[in-house]
Amino acid sequence: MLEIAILGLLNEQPMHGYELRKQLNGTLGTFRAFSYGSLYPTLRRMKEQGLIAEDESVLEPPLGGRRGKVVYKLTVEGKERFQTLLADDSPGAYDDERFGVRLAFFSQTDATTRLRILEGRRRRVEERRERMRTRLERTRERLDRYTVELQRHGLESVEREARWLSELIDSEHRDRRAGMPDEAASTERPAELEQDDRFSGTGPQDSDTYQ
Amino acid sequence: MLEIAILGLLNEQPMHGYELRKQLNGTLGTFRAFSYGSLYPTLRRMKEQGLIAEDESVLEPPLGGRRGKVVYKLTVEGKERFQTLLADDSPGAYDDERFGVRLAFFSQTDATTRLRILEGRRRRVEERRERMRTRLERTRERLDRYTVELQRHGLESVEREARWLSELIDSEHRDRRAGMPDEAASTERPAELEQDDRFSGTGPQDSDTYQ
DNA sequence: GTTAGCATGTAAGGAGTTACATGATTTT
DNA sequence: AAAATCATGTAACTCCTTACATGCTAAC
Repeated sequence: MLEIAILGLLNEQPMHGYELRKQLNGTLGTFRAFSYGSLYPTLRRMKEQGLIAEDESVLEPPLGGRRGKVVYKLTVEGKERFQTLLADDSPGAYDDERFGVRLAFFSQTDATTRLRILEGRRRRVEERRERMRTRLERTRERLDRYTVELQRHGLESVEREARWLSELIDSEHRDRRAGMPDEAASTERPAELEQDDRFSGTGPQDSDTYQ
Repeated sequence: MLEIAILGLLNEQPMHGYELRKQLNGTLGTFRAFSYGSLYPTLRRMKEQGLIAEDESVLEPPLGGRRGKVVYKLTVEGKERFQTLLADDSPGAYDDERFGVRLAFFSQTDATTRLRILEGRRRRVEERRERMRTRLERTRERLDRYTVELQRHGLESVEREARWLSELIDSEHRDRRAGMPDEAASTERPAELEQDDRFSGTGPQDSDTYQ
């Protein structure tokens, strides 16, 4: 989870740890937050594995041997790894969180992969919807109102997600027919954008005293 | 998480581990599944802590020293612990999952606690909604369409939840005025119900090869 | 000059999963 | 008699959090 998110962000632009965490808790933060206690060890591990490297070109003068900012960039292996993870089709690749992260970096994937992921996710969500429908019908009048409400609200949520996915899929098909065969269909973001603002929000959703 | 769910189920009826897990993955399974690898160790820990005990009245004849079913029931301490957890008001008690579990056992709480929990959750959800709105407005046209879609869908989800919570809260207020001051407002489930069917669904949402 | 935010890390631990191991009972 | 499902458990591991520790830099 953290790994793919880091790869996705660094694939757009080199960054240091602190900034990564800020961006992470913006985009993904809507449904996921990470702490430094997992971020830095993960960066170290990824560096050891050769997925990322220090970006010497942005090297702040390390004046006096001080510990300065460490800006990371993707290596070639890192870029390959990112594409592999994005294209992953194993069961479990369509979990709520895994799907969310992949969607957040969708514009960095080709149209074929996008379509495959969206359809895989839709299949998953539809199965869940059917199971929930069946259960709710079977058990409705035997359950207390709170359990019914919980299940009803849950069911409506997956129904909404299924519709939403279908719209995204339709829109992918339209783009294809309209002749953008396999490159990113996303609106490119203007170049003069200050990156800092892109994702960063008000912070993590739950704890306000992360560190 | 697992602890409160176990307490909630055992508070309704004594049960053995295997059945607990089945029921767990029905009600809660909509948003959460547990494996035996966490269930049994947790049961042992809870027994050591005196929260649950073996229900001797249902003792299957352990013929020949065989390992038979172990039916657990709540102790007095377990019942107290359950009420404490349900009434918990600390930050973090209103997380997605924690709230979900509490709601699933709502009919076992008094009206005052129910209202407090619902309002706490609503506050949390509304804060999140506002943060998401602000971010989406600020960043809308600079983001690629997938990120925008992800955030838009997320925003609509929390908007829906906020409305849903408000309806539940209104309904609690109505019940109060209608003179059911503090006992469970839930429709009591008929006595002849086979418990087994209450929650149990088709199984866990993701992996099909749990064990 | 002090508070807030930038920046990087470590140590301990929590809450679960996966994979394995074992055997009884029920259904086909 | 084979297959499914019931039933209980352990060992290793994953992935993350919390709390702590340290110091720099900008703003008020």
